[in-house]
Amino acid sequence: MESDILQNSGIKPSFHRLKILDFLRSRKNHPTVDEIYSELVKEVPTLSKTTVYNTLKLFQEAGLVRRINVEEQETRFDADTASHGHFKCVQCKKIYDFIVDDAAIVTSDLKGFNIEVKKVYFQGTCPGCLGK
Amino acid sequence: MESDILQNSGIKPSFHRLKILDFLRSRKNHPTVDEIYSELVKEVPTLSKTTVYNTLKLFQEAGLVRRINVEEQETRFDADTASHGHFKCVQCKKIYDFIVDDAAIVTSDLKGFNIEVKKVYFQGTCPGCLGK
DNA sequence: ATATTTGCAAATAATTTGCAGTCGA
DNA sequence: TCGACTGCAAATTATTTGCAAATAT
Repeated sequence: MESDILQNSGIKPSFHRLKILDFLRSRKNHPTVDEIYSELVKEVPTLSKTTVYNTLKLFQEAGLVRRINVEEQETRFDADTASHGHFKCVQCKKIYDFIVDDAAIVTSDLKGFNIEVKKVYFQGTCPGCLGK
Repeated sequence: MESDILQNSGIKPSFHRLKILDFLRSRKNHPTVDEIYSELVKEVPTLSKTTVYNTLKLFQEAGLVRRINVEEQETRFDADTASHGHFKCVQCKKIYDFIVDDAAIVTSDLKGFNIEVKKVYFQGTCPGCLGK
């Protein structure tokens, strides 16, 4: 359950936090802060954008969500913290997840480095838009 | 020569543009807009930050430089447009380049996709900071 | 002279911060 | 009650834009 996830991360499962976590986990589309806020405020009118920011920061520090920046200046969030890449279609703007073979990326250049986070962002055109 | 590079990209080699390109090519440290401006303004007092923005945008569109966003909200620029990854040390903040075997990353998940840009960002601790 | 480049200052956008009010154990 | 959670509004930061002045060919 969502509240257990928060408990286990040492985060008090308040109503707003549960809503935000729930939203992130149910949506696959890597929403922006604005999208999260705009959608949830319909259901939870007392929600403020500050709380969305606060909460996402909290989640992020706890490792519950990851920030995605396929394109600069546009920050999105992903509740799937397993390692995977993100592809953004330049036409339809949709973001696709794809599996990345982590091990294959590592090169001898980074011998002796302690790698904690790996981000793989691709951009291009998706099959749907290529057909046009 | 720098001015030829610009000519070949269809960009008029103005004084400021040459200075900015030169700066990017000589520095290996992937400067931010602010760093570029602050450094160059010492040498070229008439330079404005708007011009740095304009010029970088121009260069970027011409494919002369690439934007780097290892960490969200911090945009840096790289005059090396060959495919490579960027590692940012969370301790000393330094950015290291490393070779990436592009081919190894592609997965079956992206069959039918036209991949135009590949970005690989790692974060962690560099050997120097690990020793402390 | 004519088009391009440049620079200021204002506008915009995303995010952070300070602080006061509110809520729950 | 007390401390954590929330929300408003103001502050901050990065970037873009409009337009006029400077510059180059």
